[in-house]
Amino acid sequence: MSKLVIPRKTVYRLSLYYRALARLKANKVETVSSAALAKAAGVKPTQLRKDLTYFGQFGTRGLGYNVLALSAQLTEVLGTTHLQPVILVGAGHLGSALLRYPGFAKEGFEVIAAFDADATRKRSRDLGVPVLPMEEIGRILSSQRIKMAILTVPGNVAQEVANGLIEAGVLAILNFAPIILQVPDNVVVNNVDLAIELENLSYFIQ
Amino acid sequence: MSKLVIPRKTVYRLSLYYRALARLKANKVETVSSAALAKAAGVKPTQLRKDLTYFGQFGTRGLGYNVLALSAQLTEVLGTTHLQPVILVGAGHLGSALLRYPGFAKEGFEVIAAFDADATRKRSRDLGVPVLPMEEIGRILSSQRIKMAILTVPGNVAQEVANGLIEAGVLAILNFAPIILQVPDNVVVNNVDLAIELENLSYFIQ
DNA sequence: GACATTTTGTGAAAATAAACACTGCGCGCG
DNA sequence: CGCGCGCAGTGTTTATTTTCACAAAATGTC
Repeated sequence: MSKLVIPRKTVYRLSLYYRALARLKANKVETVSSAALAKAAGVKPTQLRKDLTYFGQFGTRGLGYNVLALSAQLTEVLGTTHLQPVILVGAGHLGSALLRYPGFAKEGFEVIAAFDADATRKRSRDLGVPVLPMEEIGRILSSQRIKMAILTVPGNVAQEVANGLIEAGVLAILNFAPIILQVPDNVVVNNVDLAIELENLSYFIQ
Repeated sequence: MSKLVIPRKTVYRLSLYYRALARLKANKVETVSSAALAKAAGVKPTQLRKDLTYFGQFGTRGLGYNVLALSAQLTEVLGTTHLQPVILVGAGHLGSALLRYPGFAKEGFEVIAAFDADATRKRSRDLGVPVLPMEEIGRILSSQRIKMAILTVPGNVAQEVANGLIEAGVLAILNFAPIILQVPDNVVVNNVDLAIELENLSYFIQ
């Protein structure tokens, strides 16, 4: 199954569908039409159907989609069937908050360790995972086959830290630093830039 | 100047350019070529040039762009010339972390108040702004002409809270709840869904 | 002051993404 | 048991976005 043919945007929307399905599941809904699911995901029904055909046919004409079955298929495609270990680098305000954010675990990600330039800094609460000094990154990563990292360090050191992560074998980075990381082709980066999101909003309400 | 003709994606990239320019400014760089600026923003040079032509001509052929002038132009277009007041709703882990995040103020946004269902909850530190009960939202908003809100409440109440915000006059919402908000056409929503970003990354490293 | 060099600006082409329009399957009702 | 309705699947069209290719402009050099 060559997944290279699925457009990036489609993959992103699959996650939205998956989320919406999870809510339907929680409400014991058994089947859902493309129209209803599309609305919950904020897209057009035709787009939803097109997205799904990239990897198979799952609906029943005249009836809709079986919530459980489709949800399972999406899990399969998205590769979230098993728990994915992640590390977090930069345990400042934002990093600490993310460590306590329950959403990651709920979606199948386990933050197994955090790293910080000042690992001994007094933190207001227990963060649930050990906070280790940066120097330990290489050792932990090589011993555990971690492929993903959440980067919440200040912008001025982000590139440098990212370089270290990549050298240690990290293949995917969720970057919160307000800077575009320069990385090799085999490394994937998703940027979350809160100030830019606000700025973007402000443009559209002028 | 009809700004409706500028594509949404272009507007988003303008913010990236603006960021990159800010760094150049800090380094006392006076001019920059489209190639260099594009690299810093993670786009192709032709795209950068095309983006800029949507609202004017700012470069000097053979030389490049004047960092200060272009930066000022972008500020103008993006509407971030003056401080924009914002409220934050949901002062849990994530919300509290965002209140202490210095990036907003740096980009011209001032969080003037926070709201929470449990305004008296003991919080580990002073958050820099008052945390008020939800019921106060209407009063504060009507007295201060706030148009933007950051929404960091749990998913199961997000839609309801958003409805209240919209009724109180909010026109733009930065939504961190893992749900697609249903809003009227005149309201803009940007979603930041951390779990989805991770999920998306994990797909591309399979 | 002409010429080589650099780099922007932009119409045209290509690629990508979204929407439409229609086919036909399957369920349920009569 | 067959007929009609509802809704998924999909080839085609349209719209949007990105990239290309090249002309035009400014700079600096000799």
